[in-house]
Amino acid sequence: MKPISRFKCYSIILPAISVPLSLLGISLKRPRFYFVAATEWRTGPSTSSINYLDIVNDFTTWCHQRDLPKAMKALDSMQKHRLWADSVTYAELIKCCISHGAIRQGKRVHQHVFSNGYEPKTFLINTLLNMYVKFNLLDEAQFLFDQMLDRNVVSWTTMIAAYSNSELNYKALEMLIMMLRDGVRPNMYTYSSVLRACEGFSNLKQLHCCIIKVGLEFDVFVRSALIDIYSRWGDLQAALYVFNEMVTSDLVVWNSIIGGFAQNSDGDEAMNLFIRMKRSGFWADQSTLTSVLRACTSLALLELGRQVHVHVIKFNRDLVLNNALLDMYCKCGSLKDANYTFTLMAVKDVISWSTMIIGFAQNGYSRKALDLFEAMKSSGTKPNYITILGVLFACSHAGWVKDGQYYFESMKMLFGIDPGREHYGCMVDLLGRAGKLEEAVKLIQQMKCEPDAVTWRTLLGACRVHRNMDLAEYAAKKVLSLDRNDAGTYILLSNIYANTQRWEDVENLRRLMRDVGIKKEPGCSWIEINKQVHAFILGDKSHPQVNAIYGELNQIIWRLKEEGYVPDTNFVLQDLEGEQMENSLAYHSEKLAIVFGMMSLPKGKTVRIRKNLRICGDCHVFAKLLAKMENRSIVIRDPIRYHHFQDGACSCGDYW
DNA sequence: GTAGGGTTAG
Repeated sequence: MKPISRFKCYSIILPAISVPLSLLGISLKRPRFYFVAATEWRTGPSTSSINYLDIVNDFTTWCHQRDLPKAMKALDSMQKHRLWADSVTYAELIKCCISHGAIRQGKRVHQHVFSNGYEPKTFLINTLLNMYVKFNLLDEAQFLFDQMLDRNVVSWTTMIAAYSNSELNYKALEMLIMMLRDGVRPNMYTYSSVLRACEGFSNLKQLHCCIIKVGLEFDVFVRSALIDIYSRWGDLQAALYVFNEMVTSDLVVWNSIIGGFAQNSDGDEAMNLFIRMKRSGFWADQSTLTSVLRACTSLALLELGRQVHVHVIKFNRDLVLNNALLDMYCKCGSLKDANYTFTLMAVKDVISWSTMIIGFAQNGYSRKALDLFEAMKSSGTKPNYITILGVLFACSHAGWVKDGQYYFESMKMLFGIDPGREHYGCMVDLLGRAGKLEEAVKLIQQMKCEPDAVTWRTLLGACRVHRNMDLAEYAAKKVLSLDRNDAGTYILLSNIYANTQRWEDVENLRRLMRDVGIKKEPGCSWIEINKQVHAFILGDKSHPQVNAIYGELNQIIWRLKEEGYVPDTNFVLQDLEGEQMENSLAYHSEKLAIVFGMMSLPKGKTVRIRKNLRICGDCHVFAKLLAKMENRSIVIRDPIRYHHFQDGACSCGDYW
């Protein structure tokens, strides 16, 4: 766009120019006259060589062309000669400052539009408010807001959205109340912004009622915000209700509901909704695909994830989507694909690096995880809280005590990150696994934050491995004092008592379990065959091929026993004896799933299992020997980490 | 004319 000619300039800027009210003594409501007055006043009867029209014309042109350096230079001239342009021109300049991240220049515009007693319109002050919000200068925004004489719904909504997005929820809700007291009615913009600031169901329901009362529930922005907040609070039924009420829909509302289920670990429903969305004629965008990948990740659906990958290529430059893809491959145990994706990513952020480091660590490749951490530092990307957790996890799962201690002790100094509860947890795990139980207890005592049930459960796990029953009893009691519903800990404590013939304690504990209503989560394993998911639980007989699976499993156990397999009954957490004990091990869900996988997948194809509980020692031995006997890779993902079984060995090095 | 919704790592 060329600078506009002086002639055209006249016709364009005529209605827009204004000069200070105090200087003209004319009402600001009729700007058309100011220009004439200003020009006459500026040029005056004398023979001034300054052409004020050119100055304003110049400024207006550069603002509308979004040429920041030239516009700022022109602004200096405007200021010097006490000239003002129209509000839209300033708004353009402010937008330009926002897009360039030009804080200093933005403040300069602010100063100019308020100089010499000039009172900008509410519209223009709102634009300045938005600028401070976009620069994350909320104090400046609030200061300007407080000075406003005439605040409209946009002014209030800008501030509410600012606090809501900064998770200053209390401030956002407080502003809403002040807005109502001021007699300004919230609109769909206000509600869609303030919903995420809800601090609980009670104020969420109140806001929802207000929205229905004023008839704003049909706005798609409000609807997607409602779905999102109900999902965040874990009320997926309410989210689905709001979703199903939808008459016209748009893609974001679909994304909200799919994302809601994907984030709440209900991958099944997320996938169902995705299929419904496609049948309704919508095309997935990067946000949809990110949520779908998350669902694949939680369900460990590698084959489906690969299909989604085909669609991801269309949005190849989307960092968030690429990170989700990377995580999917890591969590599905396909490190080769993950590494390939990671290498191809043109832009990587701290989440990309952390995902890959954690992926290596969880899959048993601790050396690679630490090498990648070094590469990350060389690349100039700063590690954060979660990256360090991944590094400590790599050390603890490899038994590298010294490395772990080095990273833990130097994290504050090297990376400026204070160790949090989870970092202490990793260190308790590291020391505990390595048999340094006393040191682990000492570390818990030194924690700057209060240890929680997870911390004590970590110590309990180490006590069990190293058979320190006294400390195990102490740790178990600590766990139950913080989480009285932890079924696993009750059973473990009961076993400790049983092993030491403390039958009275066993009975008391079981009575307590009955009173509290403890139910042990049944072990469940899943396997994906031809994009169909098959689920198995202990002793499960519901599968259509049940007889063939049990027959094959019995045969395999018999053949493995000939090779020297001895079932390890130390891991049975039930009150069983002898053969019964062995049988309860024989039909663990992962064994059923592995055998079904071997029966269903082509020869040589990796058997991939996902399970909800940690793998037991017996199933671990079983999988190692079976992988060797059948010359087949088996990958099992438990809630904490992965086991890649090949040639009679596991990637965890039997250390989990 | 200025303000609003959905997506990634522990």
